[in-house]
Amino acid sequence: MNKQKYLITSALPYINGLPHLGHMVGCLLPSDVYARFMRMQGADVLYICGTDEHGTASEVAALKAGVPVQQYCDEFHEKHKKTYADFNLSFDYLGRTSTEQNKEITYRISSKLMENGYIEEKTIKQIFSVDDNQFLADRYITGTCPYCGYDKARGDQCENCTKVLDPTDLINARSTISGSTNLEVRETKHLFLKLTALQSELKKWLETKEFTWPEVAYSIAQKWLNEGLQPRCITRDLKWGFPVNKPGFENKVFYVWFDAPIGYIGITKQWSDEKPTERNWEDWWLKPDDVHYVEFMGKDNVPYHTITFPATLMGTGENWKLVDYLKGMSYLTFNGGKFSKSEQIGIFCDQAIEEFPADYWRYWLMANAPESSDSSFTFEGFANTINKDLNDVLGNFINRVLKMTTSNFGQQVPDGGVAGDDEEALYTRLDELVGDYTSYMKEMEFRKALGSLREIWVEGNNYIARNEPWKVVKVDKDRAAVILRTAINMIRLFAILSAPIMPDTSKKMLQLLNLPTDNLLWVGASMSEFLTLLEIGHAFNTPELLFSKITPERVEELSIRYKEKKENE
RNA sequence: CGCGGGGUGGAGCAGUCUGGUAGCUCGUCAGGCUCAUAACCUGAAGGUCACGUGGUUCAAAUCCCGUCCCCGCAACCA
Repeated sequence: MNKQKYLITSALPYINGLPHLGHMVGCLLPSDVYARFMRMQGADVLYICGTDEHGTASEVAALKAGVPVQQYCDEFHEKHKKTYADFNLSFDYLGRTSTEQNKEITYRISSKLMENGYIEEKTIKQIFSVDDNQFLADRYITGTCPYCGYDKARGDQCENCTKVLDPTDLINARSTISGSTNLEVRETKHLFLKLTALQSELKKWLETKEFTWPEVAYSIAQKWLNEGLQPRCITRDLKWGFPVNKPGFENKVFYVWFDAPIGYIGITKQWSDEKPTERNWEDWWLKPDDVHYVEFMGKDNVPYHTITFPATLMGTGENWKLVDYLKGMSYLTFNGGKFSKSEQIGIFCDQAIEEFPADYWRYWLMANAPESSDSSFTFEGFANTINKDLNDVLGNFINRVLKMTTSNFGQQVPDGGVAGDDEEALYTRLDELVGDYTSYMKEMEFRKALGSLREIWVEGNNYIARNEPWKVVKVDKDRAAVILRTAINMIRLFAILSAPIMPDTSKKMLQLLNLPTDNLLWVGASMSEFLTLLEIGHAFNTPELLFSKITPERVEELSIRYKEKKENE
């Protein structure tokens, strides 16, 4: 029997600067947790991510940094890679959208769309900056708002009075890139994807997702359909991107949002090309019935993944794999406001990892994931959760059990006695809780899943408190052996259940118990079997503290330090 | 009347689709325990579920209507 194939993708982080905790919780981390969980379930998982590199934003960033855009992307790709490794993200492949592979797939898809009549040409008017020698996107034009007088209004919208603007409305319009006011309106020809022609097919497909997708994902998609789709421009007057493969358009490139989602496929091909004899990207993308495809993204990405990308694939007439389940996440806010890459507000992933171990962040972010609505980050809340859940409940349980065992029975799984009624009750309760936790993980209900995980830990402390082994050991050593033996087995249980969320901590726990740490499998057996697996006399190591508390002083210091904007990169 | 999401004890959230005595975690207070990282366990206080003392109903946090507030998006920003 072949294992079920699971294709898992995280929205591709934009290359410009490093991601912040909002990006981490919005797509990168939940996709990693799910990928790890599914691997432990025995599924054949392919987990794909990469950097999204094309477009004006990276051109501008490179210009500011004073390096060629290719070099800028090369450097930042490596920085992204390091950060994700620091967070223990277990991508099977972290690729890029600017590769030959992605170009090949992009051309294949765009050619098909042209052949099938889903592409049309239109001439539009756009602002051209003479000094920059390029067309400017509306948001790269700054000027004074004609309505409120705000002098930094953007060509698409005034951030001060929120009025939607046309760049020609601006007074003293200038290029955001160079500051030049030498702007003129020019005509330019572009390609548009005829979404209108694909509307009914899209609608039919989306309707099948109504009761399975998260509210935030389905409602956003539905909103776009209900408003009626319009042709969407898929080319740009830029240099950095894939040149359009159509005569007369050689000086233009595909729009970043056209080739970015195609990047999932291009990156899969990058992965496949590294070991062509063992891997075949087509098995994952062109055999829809063999694969279950799950996408993770923040809500801002939803329209592109529910409307434009599926429409793009449908329009080819080929049998591309479309997303089966879309996990759309809301936003994490920072002290009530929003994280901002452009404003450098919030905590960025490279900073986060310098402050605390990855598992602290991973646990907190998943326990507070913005699933049904936005959720907010504060250092106070962060410290509360880490101190209570990880340090006091989980960490202390492991420490008290191993120390008590060591002082009474030596550093090994104690011998003596047999499980009794209280153990039976524990098995029953844990079977139930582990079942809940597993279901929530399968359903990607992460907050609820972590609630169950925490309950499981608490159940460990409960069992100890109820049975008072420190008293029992003085009168009935066999009984104490049973209690502690069961508790040590629970540490193994906790390690396995925590592995998708906190891989480092899980590994440490298993190492404490002298158990293998690779290729872990999920709990299959019932607790009556699972909690009696460790052999009598199996040696464990001297316990070390897995977590340490975050002091109020530290919280205050961090709150002050991160209130200010980040100085530079 | 642009669109979507949200407004539930001090904080963070679940419950709303499928009406039926308001639930979880943290915090607070009290008690227990003393093996363990002053950790663990138990119990209690605290909410008329944004507002209209609106409509439907035997019954509304839940359905309907109206208003206010917060967050995000608004198709040339990733």
